[in-house]
Amino acid sequence: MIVLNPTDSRPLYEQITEKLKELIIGGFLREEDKFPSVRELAQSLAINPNTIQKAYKQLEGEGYIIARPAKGYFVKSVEKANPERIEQLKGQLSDICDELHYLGVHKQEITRIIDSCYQKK
Amino acid sequence: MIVLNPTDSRPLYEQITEKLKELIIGGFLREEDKFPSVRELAQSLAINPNTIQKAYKQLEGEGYIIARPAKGYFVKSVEKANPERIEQLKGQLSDICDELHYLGVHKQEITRIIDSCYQKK
Amino acid sequence: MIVLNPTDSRPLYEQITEKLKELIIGGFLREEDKFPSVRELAQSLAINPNTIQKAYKQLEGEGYIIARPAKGYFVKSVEKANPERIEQLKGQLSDICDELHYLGVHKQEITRIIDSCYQKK
Amino acid sequence: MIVLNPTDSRPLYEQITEKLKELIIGGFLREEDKFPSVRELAQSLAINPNTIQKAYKQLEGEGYIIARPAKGYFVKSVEKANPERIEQLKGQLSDICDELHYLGVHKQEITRIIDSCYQKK
DNA sequence: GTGGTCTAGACCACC
DNA sequence: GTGGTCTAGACCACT
Repeated sequence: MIVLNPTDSRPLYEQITEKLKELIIGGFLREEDKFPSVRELAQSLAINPNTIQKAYKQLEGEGYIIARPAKGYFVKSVEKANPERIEQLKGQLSDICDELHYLGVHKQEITRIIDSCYQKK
Repeated sequence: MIVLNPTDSRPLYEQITEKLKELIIGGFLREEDKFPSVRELAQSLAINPNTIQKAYKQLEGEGYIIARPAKGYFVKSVEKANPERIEQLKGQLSDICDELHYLGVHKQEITRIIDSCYQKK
Repeated sequence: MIVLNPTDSRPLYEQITEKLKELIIGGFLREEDKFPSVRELAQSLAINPNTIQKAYKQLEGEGYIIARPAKGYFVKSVEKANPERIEQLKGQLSDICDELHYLGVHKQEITRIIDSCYQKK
Repeated sequence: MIVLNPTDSRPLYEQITEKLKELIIGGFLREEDKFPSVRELAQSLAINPNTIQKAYKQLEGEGYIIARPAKGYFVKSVEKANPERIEQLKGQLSDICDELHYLGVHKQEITRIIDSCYQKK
């Protein structure tokens, strides 16, 4: 399910967060799907449960999953996703665009990238 | 001129880098304009000169400014900027778009943000 | 392993960078080999850890090694090295050749040096 | 005769050294040609005489010019040039070749650069 | 007075 | 234990 790259320079919990988010965004995990338990995933990846816990907490903070005590973590409905996360992303988008604009990249090239994102599925 | 947030999780030097870059991108500092000296800015922000030095060095590495020993730091010509930086930004842009797409944000709203960036000046 | 020359005009961190790079280029340290930790090398050279940190960061910037926090510094794959470094070296090569040419050194002698470099391994 | 670039990041004396060396290597100043006096050149470049003095001393150290007290600085005969300089350059050449070799650059590309140097004049 | 280097020693995040 | 950040204060080269 998840393959960690021990040669990556990023912390483990961040790699896990990213991989799990990709699974959700890519549609491989849908609304209400259950995540493996912290202990289970920790064992299958042969790492410390604390690291998994941290990854799950981060995803929960960004509004992608929800913890149901004594049941586990579940994919949250997109509609109920964290609205702050959208605003955060929009801000980042704006900053990146400003910088690309300053660096002389044409608007046409930006829209080309966006088009390719929105044609993926 | 610059306001630091000591409760921010990002390191001080990175906050400074970001703020200074905004000044350049926003056009408030133009080519060949001089930056405050390392000691001067350190004093006005009440932090250690080494931290300013590190922030300036990062901006220099990204191709935005240049150090002239015994003279100061100056805004670099855009043409001489680091080309790798552009590729890095394009990758980030693509990731953000994917996530916004998943979160149900319409392409129309993305292009609106981009348009506003490219109309600023 | 490394011998520093405190009377050298070049900064300590640069001498260290050079020596370590020679170890990589010479094939004594191969891909994924671990470097001594910042503190360890600092102690064995009897200098400040910050100076080692700076040397390692420079090597990382040139694409020769990679930092993995909480793990250490490791030799990077050659393929992922910094392409700008090659252009920089070519320019230096050209300058040196011009000067050797003026000083009356024959092309034959230059090619002899190059041959010996390319026969090392 | 010489144009200084105040926007260059290198110290002035080094720019001057380089420019003068280029004039010698390029054949514009030949054996026994006299250099402008320290004061004269300092005035024409509108900089401190100490800076010129430092540049001349460096060229003298590398064996390109010779000081004749009360007469001035003169271009030295190539045959009498500093033999240590040649060895120094050969060492640098060897180091650069080793690094280019490690980075995967083919010998053919190196010899191409050398050929172009030796065809200049 | 400017940037560049270096030291000594501290605290934090990650594993 | 590892690397990463930050402070306080020092000295040097260059203009």
